[in-house]
Amino acid sequence: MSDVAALAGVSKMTVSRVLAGRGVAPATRERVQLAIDELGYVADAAAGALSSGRSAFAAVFVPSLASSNFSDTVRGLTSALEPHGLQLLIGDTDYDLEREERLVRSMLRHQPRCIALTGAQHTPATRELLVRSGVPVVEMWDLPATPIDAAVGFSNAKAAREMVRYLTGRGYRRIGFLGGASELDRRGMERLKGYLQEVKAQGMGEPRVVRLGESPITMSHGAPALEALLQQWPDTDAVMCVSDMSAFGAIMQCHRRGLSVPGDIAIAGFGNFEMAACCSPTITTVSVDAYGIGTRTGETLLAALAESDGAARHASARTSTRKSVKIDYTVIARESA
Amino acid sequence: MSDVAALAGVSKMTVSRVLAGRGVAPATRERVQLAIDELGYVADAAAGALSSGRSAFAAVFVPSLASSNFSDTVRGLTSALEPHGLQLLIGDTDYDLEREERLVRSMLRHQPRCIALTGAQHTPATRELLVRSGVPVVEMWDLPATPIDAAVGFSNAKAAREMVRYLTGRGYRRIGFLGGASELDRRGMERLKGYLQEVKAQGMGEPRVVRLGESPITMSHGAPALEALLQQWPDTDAVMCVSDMSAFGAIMQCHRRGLSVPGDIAIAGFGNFEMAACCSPTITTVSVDAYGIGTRTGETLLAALAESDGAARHASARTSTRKSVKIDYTVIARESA
DNA sequence: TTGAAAGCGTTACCAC
DNA sequence: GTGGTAACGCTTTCAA
Repeated sequence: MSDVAALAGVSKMTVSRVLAGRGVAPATRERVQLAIDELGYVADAAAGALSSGRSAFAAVFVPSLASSNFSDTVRGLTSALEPHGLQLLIGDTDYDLEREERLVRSMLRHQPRCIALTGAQHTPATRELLVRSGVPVVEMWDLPATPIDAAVGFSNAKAAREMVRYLTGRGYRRIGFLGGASELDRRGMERLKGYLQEVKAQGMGEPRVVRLGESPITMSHGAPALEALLQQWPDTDAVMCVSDMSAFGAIMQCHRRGLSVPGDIAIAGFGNFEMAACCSPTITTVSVDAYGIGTRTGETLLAALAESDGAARHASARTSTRKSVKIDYTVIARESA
Repeated sequence: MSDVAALAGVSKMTVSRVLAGRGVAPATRERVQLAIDELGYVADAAAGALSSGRSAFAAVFVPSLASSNFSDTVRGLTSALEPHGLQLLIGDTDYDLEREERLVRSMLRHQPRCIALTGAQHTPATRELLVRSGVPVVEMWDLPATPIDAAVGFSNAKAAREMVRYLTGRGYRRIGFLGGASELDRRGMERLKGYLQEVKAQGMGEPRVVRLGESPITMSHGAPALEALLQQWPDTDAVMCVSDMSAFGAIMQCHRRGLSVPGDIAIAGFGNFEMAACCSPTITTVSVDAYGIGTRTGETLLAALAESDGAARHASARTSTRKSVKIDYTVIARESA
């Protein structure tokens, strides 16, 4: 920066102002810009962060980057935050709360301006770290009973109940559920809960649940899960899957067995992945705007940042937003159920 | 840090050493650790980076986080770099070289220790920025004629030729190609090039190419692309798709039309996505180890870092690795072709 | 094994 | 509109 200042015949402060886009005389600004280009100068973000006391980072934690659900959410977040000069620090927790805690701990070293994480469940230490960090926090993809700060999501249980009601509305009464075996996928567990609640509420008798494979259940688990279901309850007339992935696997297995979908058995998914609209038959599913969860989360965080800036200026106390943004979902009726 | 030092009755330097895991007497170390825990102290990475002159960031640029190909590569990179304390800064270029340039420019402000990017094509300014940055650079997913520094990838054209040879080996002679319409997906263009080369080499007559939809072609373009192909060349006996995504769309369209795959028409994909093994029929494809590209890239970068550390210690000149790592691929014969 | 001082490259703050 | 100075919170370096 000194070099640039010298070449332009100004002080470092003026260079700093040019870079920040503050009030500088047009002529001066141009000279400085020329010097910057000539030297190929790139300002050091670390120095800026240290000096100003504010980084340009936002941290986000997702269970998996491999799921299009969460990569869409990350893209949405990026689209909301990048225009404000925030660089995303992405942590892939691999559905592991301990790993989430380690990642949060290491991310906090970078002093992120705000934090987004997935789900309502975290280790006590994670919660403590987040609260102590003093930055805006949004939990996504769920509506926690006791949010850390704000939340952007929906009730996975209610959404699942709606799908069961859709199926019963189409006349299906012997409805099975396919999901993952482990408890790690909290959203999946909520959907199972919703299924069980609705089956009970409608007096549909014994629930027909198959849980197979690590959570979240993958495409390839769909086939064996369907087999297990049909073996235990051969008269099943509809299957609700924890995600479109497993629904797809189940449908492909029906092809192999020569079962017609939905003629012999109806199959529904969850998430409205790209494949659901493309598969033959097209898959009936619950549509959730994953990208929108990202953008809404970004907006919520930006609002909290703006507010805390204002608060700082007015020397008032730190504001806690504690807002819950409810995300819409809809059952999309397609061919498979 | 001063607070921690005061509470532990030591100097800041000792606290710093404890955090860095350097030589500190066990008793002292324990006292300091206690103070850290008590105060919930989190070291500031920006200050550390500024002071030491080295950040803990690695930058990676991918065309899209939505593609499982690239998210797998990112996961592989993470697995290689995270254990070395490097935090990934991920840039989603959206297949846009101008956007890549902007992202590189803004990433460089964070002084990444090393950089990975996708493909061989970049704007001149991007190349210049990367070279001037002086940090190790790896280009992934391709083998550039003139790499910026090092490369980890394979020849998409050769891989495509191998698939054509596989198909002709199975007796197919009237082979079509489905791909995206735009030039942005360089890897896709290379695959098309390979197809054209092999069709010519084997004297198979007029190439049967359908290019449809933005690149990279999605699942939903597979169906209309197949229709267009069959309309123009009704006697086509095999279709090679630029990716498993479009192959899937094409296969589903065959289901709808009552065409048997591969009985009436064979269909092959590229990439060995999860769905390829799960679809009915299972999809013949070219398997590429996307995750491995990430880990190999990480290892290449780490080696370059270690070397440049050594070089610094020996006061020798900056080393340029200029290594090309060739990634294996194989045609996986499955049911669809 | 530990400590003191000097700086890293920027921005906040206050003069001019 | 511009410049000087003092931090920001660490690590490097050197000395004890």
